[in-house]
Amino acid sequence: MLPRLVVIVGPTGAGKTRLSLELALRLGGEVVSVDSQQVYIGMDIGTGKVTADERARVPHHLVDVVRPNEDMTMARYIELADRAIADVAARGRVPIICGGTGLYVRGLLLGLFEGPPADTELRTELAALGTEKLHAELARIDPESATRIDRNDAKRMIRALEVYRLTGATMTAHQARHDHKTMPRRYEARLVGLAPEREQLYAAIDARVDAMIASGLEREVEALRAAGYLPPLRSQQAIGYAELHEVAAGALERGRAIELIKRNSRHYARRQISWYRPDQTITWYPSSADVDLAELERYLAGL
RNA sequence: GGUGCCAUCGCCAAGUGGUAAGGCAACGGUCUGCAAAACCGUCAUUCCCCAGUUCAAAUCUGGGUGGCACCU
Repeated sequence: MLPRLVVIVGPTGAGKTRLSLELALRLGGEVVSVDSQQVYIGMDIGTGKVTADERARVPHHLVDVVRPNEDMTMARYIELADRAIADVAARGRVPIICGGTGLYVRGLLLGLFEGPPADTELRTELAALGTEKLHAELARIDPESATRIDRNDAKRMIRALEVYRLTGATMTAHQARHDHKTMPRRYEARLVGLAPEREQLYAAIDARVDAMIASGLEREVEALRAAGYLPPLRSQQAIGYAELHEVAAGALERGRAIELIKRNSRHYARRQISWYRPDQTITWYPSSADVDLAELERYLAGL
C-alpha cells in the first residue's frame, strides 16, 4: 500500500528546506528531495543542499546520487524516488517530498507516457535540421503537436519527432493514452506551497546568493574544474556554476557574475511560480511559519 | 557669474519635420524521458516644462527647469 505524501513546493528561496526539516523532525520523517541539481555529488553550496549536520538529524534521499558527468533524467528520477519513498515507508517512517523541480514533481505524481528514452544520436541528427524543417516535419506527421509546440521550440519538436521515429506512434497518441489532465495520481498527496510576497522573495534570493559566495561557492567550482567537470556538462550549466565557470575561464568579471547569478535565480523563481500556480490542488502559505503542521500530521495519519 | 554640450519607458539607447527601433529589467504564460533547461507573449497615444513656427514637431525657434564639462 502506497504511503500518503506531503509534497512541499514553491520557488527557490521560499523556505521549502526549512519546512521540510521541521516537518521531518516533528513526524519522524525522511526527506525525499525533488531537485534536478541536488542529485549531483560535489555540488553542495550552489544547489542549496542541506548541511551534513542537518542530514545527520534528518535522512535525505535523492541528494548526491550521481556524479556531475552523468545526466539525470526525469524517468530515472521517478524510478529512484519511487524506490526511496517505498523504503522510507517500509521502515515505518514518513516520506516528506520537498521539491523545486516542478517537472519532476509532476512526473512523480502523474508518471510518464510509455515512451522511448532519449536517443542522443537521433537528437543530434534532428537538431541539424533547424527549427523550420523540424516544424514542417512535425506538421506532416503529428499536426496536433505541431500546433501545440511553438515553432521555435526545437527541444520539444525534437522530442516529439524522436518519439514518433522510435515508436511509430505520435506524441499526441502517446499522451492521449496517458493524459495528465484526467488521470489519477500515482500517490495520494497533499501539496503545500510556499509563496512569499515577490519583493521579499527576491530579496531573500539575492541574500542567499551572497551567502553562497561567502561560504565558498567559488572554491566548489574550482574543485569541480580540477576534477574535470566542465561546462558543456548539463550539471555545470546550473545557476551559480555556469557563471563562475565563465569567471574561471576569464570570460566574465566576478562582480558581474554574482549579479548574473542573482538575476538568473530570480528568473528561475519566476518560472517555478508560473509552473506551480495553475495547480489547484496546492494549498499556499506566505511562509513556512504559516503552515499548520498539526493539520498535516493528521492528514498523514489518515485522519 | 559666463560659455558650450545634453535632456526619449525603471536602466542603456535609435530616431534630426511625416506620425516613437532595439537591448536589459519587469510582468504574464507554455512545459509528459536535457527542466537551475528550452520557448512564447505584454510593456512610451508619447519624447523635461511652457509658448511659438508648420498641413504635420521627439525632431525647428524662444523662454524656463535639470544635468555634465570648461572658464571666471
